[in-house]
Amino acid sequence: MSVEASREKFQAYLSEKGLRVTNQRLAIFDAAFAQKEHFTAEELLDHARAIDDSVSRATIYRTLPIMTESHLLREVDIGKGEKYYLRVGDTGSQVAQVVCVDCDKIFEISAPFMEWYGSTVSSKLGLKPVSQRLQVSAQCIAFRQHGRCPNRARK
Amino acid sequence: MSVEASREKFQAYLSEKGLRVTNQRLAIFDAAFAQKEHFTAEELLDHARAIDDSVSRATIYRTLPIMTESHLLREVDIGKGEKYYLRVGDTGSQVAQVVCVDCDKIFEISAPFMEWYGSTVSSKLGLKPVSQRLQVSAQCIAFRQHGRCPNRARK
DNA sequence: CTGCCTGCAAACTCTTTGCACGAAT
DNA sequence: ATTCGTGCAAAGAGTTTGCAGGCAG
Repeated sequence: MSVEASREKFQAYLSEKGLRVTNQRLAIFDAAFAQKEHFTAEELLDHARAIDDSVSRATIYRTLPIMTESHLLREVDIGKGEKYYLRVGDTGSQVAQVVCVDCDKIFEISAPFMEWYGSTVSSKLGLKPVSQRLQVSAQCIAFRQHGRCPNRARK
Repeated sequence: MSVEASREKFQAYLSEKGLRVTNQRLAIFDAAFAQKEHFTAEELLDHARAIDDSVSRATIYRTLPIMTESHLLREVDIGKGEKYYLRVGDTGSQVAQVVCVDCDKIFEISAPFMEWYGSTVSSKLGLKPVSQRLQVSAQCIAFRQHGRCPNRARK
């Protein structure tokens, strides 16, 4: 889905839910969809402010759940304190993450079997699966060669 | 592995690392291994204090990483703010979690294929896998029937 | 106009840390 | 005797929330 189509979907979602289309929400959308890598709430705040400097941290935190619920963003929690977000692209919803143990860089890969696995395993327990996540911690090439990652500065 | 054997392993691990075997650490061990379900740091504090009332929150938080590193406990982060812990039993280390969306109850299941998957996927990216986690969110039976779980009180 | 949205700052939750005392080796 | 471990309380990080004013519908 193109950015334009997603933007329309966002506005439609807001309207459907009786939520208002504000400049701040649109600025946050634009900032989020300009990112090609995963980003944090704080990083999103910086980028959104570059578009509309009236955007506050509170509005970022209030808007992220809306964008997640409407499946425009995917929330990724790698257990490192803060959450990461990424626009839902053409990869679909069945993705696994490979996370570098040193720099926390997140690689996403399609993992279509996850859904099958969720169903299989849940039904054994008599539960109905809702979603699943698979994360692999790994050492990236640079880390193995030099003992640290180039983009470790992120931490 | 029996509780007694694990207790010895814990003491051996402490000695090897030049760490001291204190009453507090043993009380925390005993409290942790008396639990049959997943527990939080706060719950562990309560149980450990029932054994040795001098145990403090700080010591709980300092001891949990030691027990995790020594593979006596498994740390489970389901992205709900606090972390859960459970003694590593006979299930082995390749386990997936099924988490109820309502009460956050955690079911563990053996998932031997996870390791294979981690290797496959990581090597495609040129990374060396370290560990993997697979979590499935699901609705438990009670939730589907009554709209809420009996043990929801946990939250 | 009405009521949702907003920014601000304070509050919150979970976890970590500095310090001086206390206990294990 | 050393030196590490401990409890206490304060600090820290990320996120949430109450409030009074502002803007969308």
